[in-house]
Amino acid sequence: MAFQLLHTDSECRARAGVLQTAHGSIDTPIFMPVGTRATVKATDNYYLDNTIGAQIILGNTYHLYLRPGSDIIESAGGLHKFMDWKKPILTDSGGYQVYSLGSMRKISEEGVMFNSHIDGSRHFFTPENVVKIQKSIGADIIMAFDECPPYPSTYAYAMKSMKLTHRWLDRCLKTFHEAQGPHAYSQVFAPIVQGSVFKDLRRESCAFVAEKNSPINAIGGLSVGEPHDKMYEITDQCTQHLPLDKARYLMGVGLPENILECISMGVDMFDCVLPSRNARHGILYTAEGLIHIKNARWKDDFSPIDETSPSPLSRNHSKAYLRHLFLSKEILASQIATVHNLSFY
RNA sequence: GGGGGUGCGCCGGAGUGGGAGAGCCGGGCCAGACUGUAAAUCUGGUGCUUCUAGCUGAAUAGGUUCGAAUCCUAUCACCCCCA
Repeated sequence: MAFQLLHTDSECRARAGVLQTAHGSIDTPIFMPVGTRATVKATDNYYLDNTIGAQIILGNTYHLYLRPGSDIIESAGGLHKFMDWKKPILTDSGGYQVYSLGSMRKISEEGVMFNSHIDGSRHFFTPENVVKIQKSIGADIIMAFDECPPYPSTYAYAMKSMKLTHRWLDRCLKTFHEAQGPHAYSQVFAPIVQGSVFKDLRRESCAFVAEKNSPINAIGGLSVGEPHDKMYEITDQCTQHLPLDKARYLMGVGLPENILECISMGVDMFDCVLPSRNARHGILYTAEGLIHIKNARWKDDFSPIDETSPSPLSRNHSKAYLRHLFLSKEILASQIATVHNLSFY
């Protein structure tokens, strides 16, 4: 598996590249729809593949480990077979859940003790078992187990947290190289830069992460409530200190404008729950801005789909088509949301 | 045919038996929020108006009273029991 940088823009730092994985190649910059529990909500694999044209999707270690359980997924032949998705899959490590389920866990040097949000049962995640779970699930891209500090965090806490993430990173890598997974194909490991909104910490973390020589370096700990300016500032700083010949993955971002802005800073990969979550609630991101498809004004003057429109994408752009979708099935909103996100590129 | 009961706002429920309510709890609806998904979740609104306030309002029409969602009469609708 490798990342190949094909072109860098002459006006800004935007890049185009290709990422090779065992389940196919990915053109970057790429937006990766999030399928936490082995499904991208509000759509299905057919539309995900054919209409949206997703080249890779995400799964989540935390959720899949709890339900249905990583052993079940492994016995089904891996996540690809379990969910019948033949293209690449990236699994998040559960590090973000350590942050988002803050009230239900305890962090120690060894790992994270947490209570299941489903039944309250106790579980323990360590860098070692999180990597093993991701190996057994069969992810093409395995994320490091990190701690995502909240915003705002004090400098002292951000530094302590970053150092812990670094120590965990070394443990993750050791397990990644030594542990034998059930899958024959190659899997790649991606480390995560932390350091909250502190530039010197981010610089230190970038250097630490870059040393690992992974094809993908991730930027974590952003889009957790900090102002956009801060997010841009830190993203910019990270892309300046991460290797040029490796892919940069900005985790959890985001809004269409965030994505465009960060592409111009040299980010190659994005994921975000926003398009699929919002689509479920009838909110679409389009080239013309946000549309609340459930609003009365969209329901009122329905006109049928324009079959004569030459391209699927321009058909998708027509308001009539959106209204048609609303009337046929609100669920379909998600495809449009993601299609429109992709059309920004 | 006889007897009993119940009727309020888009819907359902609780509550109220002369000093009150444009109230309560659900739902629906309307609007907003959501950034590595504890998210079919969360927040606000939901009679009218000239909106820091005022007006109309408790099935319908009357009556009693200083005052009625509440008491009385008639009508209408629905439910239960008897025949």
